[in-house]
Amino acid sequence: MAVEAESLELENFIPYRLNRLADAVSREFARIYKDRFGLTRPEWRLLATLGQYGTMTATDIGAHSSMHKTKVSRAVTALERRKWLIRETSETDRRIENLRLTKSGSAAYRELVPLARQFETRILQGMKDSDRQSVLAGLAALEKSALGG
Amino acid sequence: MAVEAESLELENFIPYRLNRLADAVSREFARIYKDRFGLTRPEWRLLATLGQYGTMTATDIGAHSSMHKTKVSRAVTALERRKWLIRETSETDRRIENLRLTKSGSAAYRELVPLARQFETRILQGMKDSDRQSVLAGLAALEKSALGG
DNA sequence: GCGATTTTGTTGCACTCGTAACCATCGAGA
DNA sequence: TCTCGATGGTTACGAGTGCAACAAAATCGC
Repeated sequence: MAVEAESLELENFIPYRLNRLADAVSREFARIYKDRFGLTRPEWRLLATLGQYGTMTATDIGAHSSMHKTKVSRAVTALERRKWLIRETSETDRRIENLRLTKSGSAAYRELVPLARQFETRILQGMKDSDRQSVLAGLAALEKSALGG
Repeated sequence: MAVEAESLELENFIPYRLNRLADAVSREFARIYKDRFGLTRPEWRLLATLGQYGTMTATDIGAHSSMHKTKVSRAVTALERRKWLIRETSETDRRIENLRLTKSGSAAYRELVPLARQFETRILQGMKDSDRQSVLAGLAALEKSALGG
């Protein structure tokens, strides 16, 4: 039997709790964009980023959505194959590709946004107001501490 | 440019924020057990669970630490190969294997626990008291809402 | 008892991921 | 103009993952 003083309560350990939560929430949310459109998570993120910001380069998207550049690259290829986005090589710097959603891509995005909002609402509803505030304040504090926020 | 009313602010979207946080925190924490012992995440979780609870079966560990049974199975194989745990087939039910740490396994666990505590402290320190409380209350509220908590 | 079902744990397979190496292009400086 | 380092993006490869199928053992129902 473990000696209490020397053991670690995993269920109270913040990295573990964060992981478990993110895993469960992601998995459930993924059902929405996966069932409806067969998107992967990186593809959803790419769609969401382009839907929000309009035109961006792959590097910018990676920095902004916390995805490794290979993930972005593969997601771009996938959405391009679907004809949901187009690349336009920059006139002034031919290394750069400006990405933006096509009509079909925008349509999919507009269809997903309310589902995403609804999903988030479902998580937050049923909480006390004070808990909702704790969630937001807690996430912000963790981001400030763990990311460069 | 995206129309505000129809777009989703990814950086305020809870599933995204959770994922990004968990990813960053995990990645950083993984450096500790990876650099020191070459453990993978499932292996660390297995070690931590056995260290905390003493003896368990693979199924119990999976349920308790939120790992798929194949993850557990592979982690068990890996730690067994290191001679950090032993399996003892139950006398009364020969499907079941009771797992427990060996002396070397326990030693590694005892070496990792303070590093884990220290890591968590580093995340929380520098926060205002109220923020620390928000983190704990927020995690608890999310767990209750998103897991079966 | 005895066949059907359930439970415990493992393995084959296809897919995803990050690292590192790579190609193409750009900008700075000699 | 000609390198050389930096930058944008892609790809080969090894490691990790979940699903589904599986074997072995236990339990249920008759």
